[in-house]
Amino acid sequence: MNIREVAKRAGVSTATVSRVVNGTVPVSTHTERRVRSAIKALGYYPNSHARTLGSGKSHMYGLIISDITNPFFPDIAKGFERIAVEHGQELLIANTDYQPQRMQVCVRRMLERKVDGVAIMTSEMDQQLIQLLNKRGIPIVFLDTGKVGRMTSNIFIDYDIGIEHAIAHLASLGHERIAFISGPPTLPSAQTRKDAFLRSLKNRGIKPRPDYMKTGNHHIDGGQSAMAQLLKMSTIPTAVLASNDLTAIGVIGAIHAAGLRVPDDISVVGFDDIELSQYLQPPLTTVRVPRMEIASRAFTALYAASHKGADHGIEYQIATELVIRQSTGPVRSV
Amino acid sequence: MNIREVAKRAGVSTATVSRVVNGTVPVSTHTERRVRSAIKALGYYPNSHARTLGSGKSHMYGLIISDITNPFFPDIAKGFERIAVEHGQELLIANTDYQPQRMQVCVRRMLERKVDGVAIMTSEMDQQLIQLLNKRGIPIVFLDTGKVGRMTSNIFIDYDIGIEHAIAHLASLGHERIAFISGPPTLPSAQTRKDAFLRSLKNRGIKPRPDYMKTGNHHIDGGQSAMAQLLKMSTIPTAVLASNDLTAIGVIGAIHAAGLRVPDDISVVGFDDIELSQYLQPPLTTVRVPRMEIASRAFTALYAASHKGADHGIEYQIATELVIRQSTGPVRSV
DNA sequence: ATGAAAGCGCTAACAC
DNA sequence: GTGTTAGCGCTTTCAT
Repeated sequence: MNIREVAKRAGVSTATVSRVVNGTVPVSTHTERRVRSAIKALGYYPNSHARTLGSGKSHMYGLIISDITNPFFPDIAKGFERIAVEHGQELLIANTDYQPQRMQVCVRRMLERKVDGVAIMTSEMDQQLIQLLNKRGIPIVFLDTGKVGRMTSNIFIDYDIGIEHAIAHLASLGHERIAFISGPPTLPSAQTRKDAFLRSLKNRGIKPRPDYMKTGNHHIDGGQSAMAQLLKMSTIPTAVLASNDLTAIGVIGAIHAAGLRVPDDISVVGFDDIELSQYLQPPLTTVRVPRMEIASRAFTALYAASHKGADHGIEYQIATELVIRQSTGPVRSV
Repeated sequence: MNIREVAKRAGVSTATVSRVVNGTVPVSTHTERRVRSAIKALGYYPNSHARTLGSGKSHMYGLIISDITNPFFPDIAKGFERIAVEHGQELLIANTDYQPQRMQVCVRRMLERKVDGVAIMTSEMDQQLIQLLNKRGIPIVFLDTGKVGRMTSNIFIDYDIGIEHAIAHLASLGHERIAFISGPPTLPSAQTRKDAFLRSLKNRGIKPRPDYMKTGNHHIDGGQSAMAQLLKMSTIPTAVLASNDLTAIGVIGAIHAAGLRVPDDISVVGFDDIELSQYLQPPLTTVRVPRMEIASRAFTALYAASHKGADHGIEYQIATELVIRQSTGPVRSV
């Protein structure tokens, strides 16, 4: 079942069938009707590989993420896909599993599949690989890596503003002993969050204590063990800011496990605002990173670059905002 | 950059390049070396569309799920992809967003992309669409829909056993007023879980109370509102079994919101055992549905059908098991 | 072991 | 508005 059979049955050329299928060039209503009925009768659908091969456009964007299992990413993927489908594009997802060397496989896959653009939402990025994409003229959009150039855009997330609010919120509740549990040191965005935290503390005249800086892994267990360490200290913090919500969940778990309460004994602030956070016990105060907006901006960047030929990338700014729920409260008077 | 350039540079024919790339037919070590170095020098990588078009095999399996945002699915996707990649295959994911009519789009997409097989893990299934796949000789594997036939396998999840244990567990703690919050009525697997619940109750001589049967939506909010209704009753249940973990999370939220405690006032049992469940407060007692095993079986089914030509599908059995944590406890003596 | 060449199904010039 | 046809990049007989 291919375009030739449809053409034969409709008594037209394959080019005409292609025209009605793609709506590229006007076709007389009469032939159009004939073609459509042939298509229906034969149950014809085009072979996308042949299409891509013939036209050079795959109508597919790639999305490279670290781990589909991290709740942050499915939201992005879903949003991205929805917009893509609305624009007649499709989405190819690839995971790096947080392993830098897998990045190469992912990019290779994108190249082989001839994607029209790729959104890279992981930080396991290699400059050489970017070159590969660039050389092929494939638009790229990064999340948070800062370099904008030919065919490459960037979505800059303003962590500072959200973190600033979080610290202000905590300070207004009387907190001064504020701990921070970072993400994996190798993750630039985690580093950025951490830096923003330190900066914000200083701005407020609070001196950061190195022993209140712990390293997590952006997973629940990392938050748990980091918090467990914190709880062993002689002077435990009265509040902790986690580098993502998963970490915060682990933190809360560890606090509860130690027989303490949130926010009565310790206040906890998360980061990301995954759907779940509002349903935690207590509902999590967190810095929201608007994922739909990220997905939408990422798509726009790619779409613009691959269609309108806007060959110089642009930098998008996305703000973060503090969502106050019930995991934060006034510092307990001693 | 294509196979012809590589061939030219290596001084061989394109056929030979194809042979070394695919390792299909032995090639003299000398030419192989030449070809490989040309490939490296030119940075050549094959165009997968041309490959698919030429060979008829896409080396890609399709996975149709309801919603990538539901934590159940990313686990499946991840597991499936890992195994697929190990076997030199790739994965194409499509969402139905729980809308039956989107199923058609998904299947169409699979057809267009010429997948070598498709795993359908949603229940928005239309017999006609199956025919479409079948007619093209594309292997299918279903989750929980029961029909095994030519080229179509099924993964049967034995919900009964897990639910049976859950009820036994609850009964041993003295519970008799056990409520059930089902999933969407349109979802067969949700229906199956509900039936298993009723059957299990009867086996134990407990008469199911219709007013203890509520309908959720497999999301957190559905669990919340269903539980809220339950809490308005004059005689509230002492335990509730939710049709999935997300529902259970909502249930716990509603219970807490009402100023009651889990498990002191009400015991809660979930279903699925998503990663998060162990970290909830309290950690959730739940019926585990082994997702890795599902992913692995699904892949095996497809791989067998599309490779070894095992053209009759088979039925896989997967057991469920109760994981006892801390959301269940003895019924409070009145 | 290797090469020549015929497809695979479609798109896009180009001609009419 | 429609047909002809030359690719797109690869695989795969069929020869040799």
